[in-house]
Amino acid sequence: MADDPPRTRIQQKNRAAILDAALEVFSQHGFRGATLDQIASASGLSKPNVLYYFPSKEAIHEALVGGLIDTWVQPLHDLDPNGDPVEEILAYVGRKLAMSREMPRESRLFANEIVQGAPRFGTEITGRFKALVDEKAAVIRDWAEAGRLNPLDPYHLIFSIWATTQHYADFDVQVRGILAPKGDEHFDDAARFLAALYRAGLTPPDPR
Amino acid sequence: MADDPPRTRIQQKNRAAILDAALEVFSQHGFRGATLDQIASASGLSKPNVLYYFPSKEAIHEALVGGLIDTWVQPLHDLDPNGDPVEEILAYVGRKLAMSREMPRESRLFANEIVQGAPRFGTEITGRFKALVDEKAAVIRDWAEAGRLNPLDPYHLIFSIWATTQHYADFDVQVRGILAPKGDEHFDDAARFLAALYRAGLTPPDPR
DNA sequence: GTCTATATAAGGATAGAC
DNA sequence: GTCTATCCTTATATAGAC
Repeated sequence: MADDPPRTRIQQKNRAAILDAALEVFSQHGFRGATLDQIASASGLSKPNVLYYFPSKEAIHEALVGGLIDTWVQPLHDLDPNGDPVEEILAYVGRKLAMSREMPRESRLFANEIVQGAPRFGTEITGRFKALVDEKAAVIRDWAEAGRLNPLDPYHLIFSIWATTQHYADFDVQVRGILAPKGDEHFDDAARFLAALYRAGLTPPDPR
Repeated sequence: MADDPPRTRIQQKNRAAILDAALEVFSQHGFRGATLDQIASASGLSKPNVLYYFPSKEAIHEALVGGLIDTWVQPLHDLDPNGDPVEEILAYVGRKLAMSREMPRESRLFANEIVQGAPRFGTEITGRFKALVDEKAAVIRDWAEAGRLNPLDPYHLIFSIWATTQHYADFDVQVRGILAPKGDEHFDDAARFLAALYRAGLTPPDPR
């Protein structure tokens, strides 16, 4: 997974340019829809030159996904079992929504892959990904059992948070087609909405 | 939009077989990733024979999308302004989740298209689609202003319902990778979770 | 390291026999 | 209506000069 880093500055710069261009192209067109021509022209290099840095189109895609997956699960990783349950989950929602705002291309890269059955994800989902979700779901379950959280299925809670937050990146054209925002203001409205929805859903019933 | 229906039984049968095969292939691989070879072999016809019924790959895709879009928005269309606000919205959530369970290929067909920027959707989104959403958002806003619903942004409420329900179709491999259900039982858990979340979020604060 | 030229394969679409 | 054979474009990847 961790290749030897390239030696010269030029190599680093070109590799980075290729990966940035590839993120743009793969996230917009999917793996199959993306062409090396598009990646080459977006990176400012010639097509054979791109293939000098990466052996194949698939290798570029792998390098992208491999480099991003850790970033992608970081918000869930940061869910603190020692924090206040409702506030911790609301903060998680906030981090995920911020990622949709700041890294929409990465979100669509993953979405493209998963919608199409994750043919290039190998054991990532059932491996460390599932392990992290299981761990955090157990934390949420314990919170609920201690009466500090309205008892909700922790797995479906996590799914709903992924769905609602990633929606603003993955279905961006639909959201913008309906709201017609000038810039990113609608993310602030989304943040308020999601905070209100999840606060109401998560706050445990008052035992009095 | 409404082509003349084919005349003979054989034509109807073959057209239907092609559209069903195309739904399977387009939803799994996206427009670009799908090939006429795959569609032909899945429909049991030869490639030229497929092109006898439809003039091009794009025409097959158009016929599919055009035929499905009305079905797709029906659940929102059925939201009744004269019903009980909370129950109406919960019923809408239920209808959308049922569609993800029963029509996952259709959901992924749309998801593929929208994630990639809806290049073949034309004015559907900003046209009648947006008009319907605007209409129903106004209904929800009125309910909230009458104090019959916890005041939440109606647009983001609708987005969240789309996101949470379609997630079970669009991200099916991820959901199954984490839950490892034998069949569709997890949809019942999802239904219970979403009902609880939205009931808590939508019920207006008791004015006493 | 980067380019031009090209090999090779896949895929959309058509021609024409039956 | 359906098939075989084929055209032609696009796209991945490589060869080899510079």
